[in-house]
Amino acid sequence: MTVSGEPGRRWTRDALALPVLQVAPGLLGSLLTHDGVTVRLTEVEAYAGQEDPGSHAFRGPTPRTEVMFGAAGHLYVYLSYGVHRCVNVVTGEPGSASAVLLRAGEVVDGARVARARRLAVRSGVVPGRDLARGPGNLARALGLGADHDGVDLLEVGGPVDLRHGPAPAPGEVRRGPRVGVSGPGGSAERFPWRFWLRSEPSVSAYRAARLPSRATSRH
DNA sequence: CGTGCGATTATCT
DNA sequence: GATAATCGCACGC
Repeated sequence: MTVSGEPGRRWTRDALALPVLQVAPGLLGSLLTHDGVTVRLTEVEAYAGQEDPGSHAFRGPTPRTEVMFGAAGHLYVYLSYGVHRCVNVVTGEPGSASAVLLRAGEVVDGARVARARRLAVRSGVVPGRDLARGPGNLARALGLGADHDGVDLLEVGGPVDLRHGPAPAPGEVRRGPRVGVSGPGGSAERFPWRFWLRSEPSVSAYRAARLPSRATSRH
C-alpha cells in the first residue's frame, strides 16, 4: 500500500489509513475541492493522537475529538481561539486518533469565490497567494465550517473531494517544527511534524507558540 | 522587517 | 474560570 496515487484520482481510505507521518507529506500537492473552490495543498501538520501532547486527542476521547478516533478520511473541524475554523483529515487505523491539519494551499480554481469569502472578514483586496494561507484562511476560502465536522471525504457524491495531484519533486518537501503548538513539555521542537513545499508563496509564516502571559489579573 | 496584542467562544477541568 | 493547532493590525527599528 502506497501513499502516492495517480494525479486526478481520488484518495482511497486504505491510503489515508496508513501512519500519519507517512500520509501527511504525501498530501502535499493534492487537490481539495468544496463548493466552487479548489486548493492545492502546500503546507500540512501531523498530529498523532494519544501519543502526541500537541494533539487535541492526547487526553483521550471527548465529544469534540470523537471523529479522530474513527475511520480515516473524515474531516475534523474545530474552532480555534473562538474565531477561526481549522480543518483536519483523519488518518490511520480506527482508534489511532491521528489527523493532518491542513495549513495552507494555492487556490487553483475559484479564486473569485475564495476572494469574496475572505472579503467578508477582511477589508481590502486579498492577494492571490494569501487566499488560503494559514489554516483559518484555508477553511474560509474553501467555505468549510462547523457543519463539515465529520464529513466523509470518500463518500461518492459527497460535498468535499480530495484528489491526488502531480507528485512534488522529492527535494521540494521540507520539514520542521509545528506552528503555535504549546502543550506539555513544549511539543513543537520535540515533534517536527510540519511539512511544506519549498518556494511556495502560499506557505504560512512560522510563528512560535505565544508564551503564557504572566499578568493574569484583569478587572 | 520583526514583535506584540486583542478578538471571541466552544470545550474541558 | 482558563485555555487555545490563529489572524490582522499597530507600532518600533
